[in-house]
Amino acid sequence: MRFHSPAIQYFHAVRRTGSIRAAARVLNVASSAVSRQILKLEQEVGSPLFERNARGLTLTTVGEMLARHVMNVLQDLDRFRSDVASLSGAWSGTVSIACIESLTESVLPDLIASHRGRARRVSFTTEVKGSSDVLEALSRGEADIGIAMALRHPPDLRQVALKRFRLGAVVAREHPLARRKTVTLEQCLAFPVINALPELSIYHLLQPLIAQLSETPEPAIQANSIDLMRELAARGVGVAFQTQLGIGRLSRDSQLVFLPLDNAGSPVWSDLGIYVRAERTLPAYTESFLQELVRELGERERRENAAYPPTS
Amino acid sequence: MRFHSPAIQYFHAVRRTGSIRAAARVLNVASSAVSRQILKLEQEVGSPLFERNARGLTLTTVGEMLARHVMNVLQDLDRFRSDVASLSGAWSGTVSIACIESLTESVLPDLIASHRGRARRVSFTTEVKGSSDVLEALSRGEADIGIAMALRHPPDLRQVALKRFRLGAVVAREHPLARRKTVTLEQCLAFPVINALPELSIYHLLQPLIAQLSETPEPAIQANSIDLMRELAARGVGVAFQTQLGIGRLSRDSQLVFLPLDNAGSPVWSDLGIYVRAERTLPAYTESFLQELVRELGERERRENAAYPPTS
DNA sequence: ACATGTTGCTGCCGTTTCGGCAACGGCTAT
DNA sequence: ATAGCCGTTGCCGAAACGGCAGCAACATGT
Repeated sequence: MRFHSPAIQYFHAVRRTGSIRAAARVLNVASSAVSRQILKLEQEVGSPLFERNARGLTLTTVGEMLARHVMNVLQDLDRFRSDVASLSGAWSGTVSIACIESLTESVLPDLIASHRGRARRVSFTTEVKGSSDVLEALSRGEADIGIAMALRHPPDLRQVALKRFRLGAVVAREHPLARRKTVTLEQCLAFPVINALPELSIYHLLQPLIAQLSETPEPAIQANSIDLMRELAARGVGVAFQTQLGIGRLSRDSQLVFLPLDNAGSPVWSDLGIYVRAERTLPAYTESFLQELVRELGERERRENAAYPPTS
Repeated sequence: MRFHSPAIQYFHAVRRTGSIRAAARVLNVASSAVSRQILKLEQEVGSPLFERNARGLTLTTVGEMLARHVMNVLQDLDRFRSDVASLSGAWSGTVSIACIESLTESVLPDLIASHRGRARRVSFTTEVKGSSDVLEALSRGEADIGIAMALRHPPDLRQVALKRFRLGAVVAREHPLARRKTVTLEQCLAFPVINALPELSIYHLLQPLIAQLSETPEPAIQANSIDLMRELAARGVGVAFQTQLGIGRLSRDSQLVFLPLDNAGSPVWSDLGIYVRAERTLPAYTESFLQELVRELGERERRENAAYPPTS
């Protein structure tokens, strides 16, 4: 099913690989063929699409515009294909997800497993990144669905849903704080804490609050892995901070305790956004998974709110 | 600038004309070329795209899916072109509008004239239709912007704005009703009225209200042209019904009077919707005009509300 | 400074695709 | 029955495409 001129596909490959010869390798064609198609495109557009650096190609402004068009075309082609396929009964395709680490512990694996149980022919690609990288990958068309902290998102993305979860302290069961219902930041800072590095968005949530306190915090551990921080906390090394999403199962059958943070009487919210490219209709199988994702996160938000009512 | 496979464009032309030979004439190519491209497409998709009736071709279900994809591609190509053009300063392109008749008297001509004064290279195509035909033309990609009565719109359209205007009676200055501030439907029906035919949406607005009244209305004139109805009213033939949008200028310097309808103490609203295709980013020049259109209609809605406050 | 590897680009040439012409069978309306 | 329009199909020249080998320009490593 190849109704689009090869120039489109070649351009797309060159943009992704950043090199004509590399694109040619991916496409299984001679590099000369790719080079010529790009030159032809540039002639028809009337303006160069790439800047030729000594080491590969970079998009020009016009090139970026064309890249957007090509992405729209190819993604809509995917959707068309899936529409035709679903007409003859069988769903098949790949859902590509970019998300932050908090989802990997239970939300995403649960959802994917349950979805695959019902739709065997749908496969998944997931990539864990930082929040801004998630949005960037989405913009570049490298993923279909993005889950990230709700920062300001670029205009070519659409925020499908926004769910807020309470940020909390995570400590081992034997920790002195573990008996409490909620904790304040000050109480936590009296103990060794496991801090997020600036590449994690938790850092940007907590840093302003910590800065307000005049205390000098205990000597702390810093890390950039939610997983690592959680495991450290479980071993009693200190107090970690994250949303309950990241410790769904572990908090039940093991030694972790989640304590919602209380900042001057009000909770500390961590806003999670679900994003897709704005100029695009998703294939049916992707749309279906997306809706399950939104439903599931909404459910967790609701459950959590019931467990830790904000007005406590 | 033709980077898409000819099959795409041929398919598009065949869909619009409903015939391979007619498409070939439009495209200035031999009909055999068109036929072959369609056959090739069908082979690649793996399923027929058209039903060959004795008199031309009709889309199959798969064909309609491909049609949607092709429309998305071609329209996004337009947008890309306009983006590139606007980069070198000069806007140029064609804004295609489908709207109902009420707009033709002053709103649309005013807007187009003023817009052309600022952007000479932008040309316009406008087609006047009934409300449901407007939405249909929009769905089929035959127009960029649609203005129609706000009915239920199909999911592939997006309602950009919704403005409500008061339905009113339009009478000649010498008409007995002309001295009033507002009128009720009953008062109007005491005189000869000029009714809309069912093809106009005004009919569907008024008919339920008229049916509630037990009176037998005066022998009436029926017409399907807003313009004709207005001119008839100006000649004192009877009472016409429409929104004030249709008589903007005429009510000022001529013999027409607009009287907001009062139905059991509350106004009768006529909802005007502005629509675009949902899966699409508009070219810059179209987007610009669209925003002016929304602003202008909002302005008229505001002005009218000030002139005839709903609570009177 | 030199060799080496990589980059994009360009003649040359065989292959594939495309489009125009003419003709065919099927169908409708007169 | 006849004329007209429909979509399709051989045939053939023209245009586009892709592969191969070689080019100059540049970066890197010794």
